Amino acid sequence: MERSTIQRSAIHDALKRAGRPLLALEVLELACEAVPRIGIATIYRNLKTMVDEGLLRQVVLPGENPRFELSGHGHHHHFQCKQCQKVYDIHSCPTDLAALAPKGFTIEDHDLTLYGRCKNC
Amino acid sequence: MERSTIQRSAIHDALKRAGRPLLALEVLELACEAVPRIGIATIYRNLKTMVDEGLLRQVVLPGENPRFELSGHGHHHHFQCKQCQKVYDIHSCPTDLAALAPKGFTIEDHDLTLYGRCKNC
DNA sequence: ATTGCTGCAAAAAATTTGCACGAAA
DNA sequence: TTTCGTGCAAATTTTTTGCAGCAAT
Repeated sequence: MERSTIQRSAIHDALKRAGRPLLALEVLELACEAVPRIGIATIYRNLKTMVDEGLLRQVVLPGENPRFELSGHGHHHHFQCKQCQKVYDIHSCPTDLAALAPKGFTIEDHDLTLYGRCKNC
Repeated sequence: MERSTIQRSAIHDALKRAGRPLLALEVLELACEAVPRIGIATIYRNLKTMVDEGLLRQVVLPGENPRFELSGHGHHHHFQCKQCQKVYDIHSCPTDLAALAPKGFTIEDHDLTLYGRCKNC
């Protein structure tokens, strides 16, 4: 079982407050507010554990370091603005994906990233 | 302008022969057959240049190092088998993606990765 | 009282850079 | 011949690991 440490809570809280996918170093920065002496190794160790538990989801974009977000808020996807590089959540989801599988393949899950221009750009 | 070196050709050829997305080290290994003294720095430098030129596409999956593939063979997506971890190309594409954009957002492009069980697993 | 988790520092892995030389134009 | 690209090694950057002490059960 996982112990409930203040470091673990601080990391969870950082991601919750941010409400968007964060880089490991961004998590460190936010978690430092609650636990000043927290180390980057603790960040990485907890992020990995929490991903394994299914508590977090890893969000990867080409050419960038991995980001992490809470997986609790349901299935969703991401949109990156080509202008400002910001990543937004998309809460709708395409419907016809099972049809894309070559025969013999079974689809259990999917990741979708949309790119374009956001409202402000 | 880019010069045409045997290293650059060897890298292009390695990706062509593989016919699937390769890790930087896999590119090195294949390119070594043609150019034994080729260095990993040359691989990284060329991969980056070729991505910038649009010749290659970077394929990223959560928790794994980036892979590279020729972008010449048209728009397509990827499927990773949860059992054997192999990545396959999918040549079909969902149709209703523009509808997923929140209002004010414009969609110009997208990436889709499917996960599941491949034919052999 | 146990045992897991943390902080620190060092190690490993992944990628980039400086520089002198060789090769493409 | 004039660059640009390469190989090599060293430097960065990103992530992981070893270990002694602290903290959660």
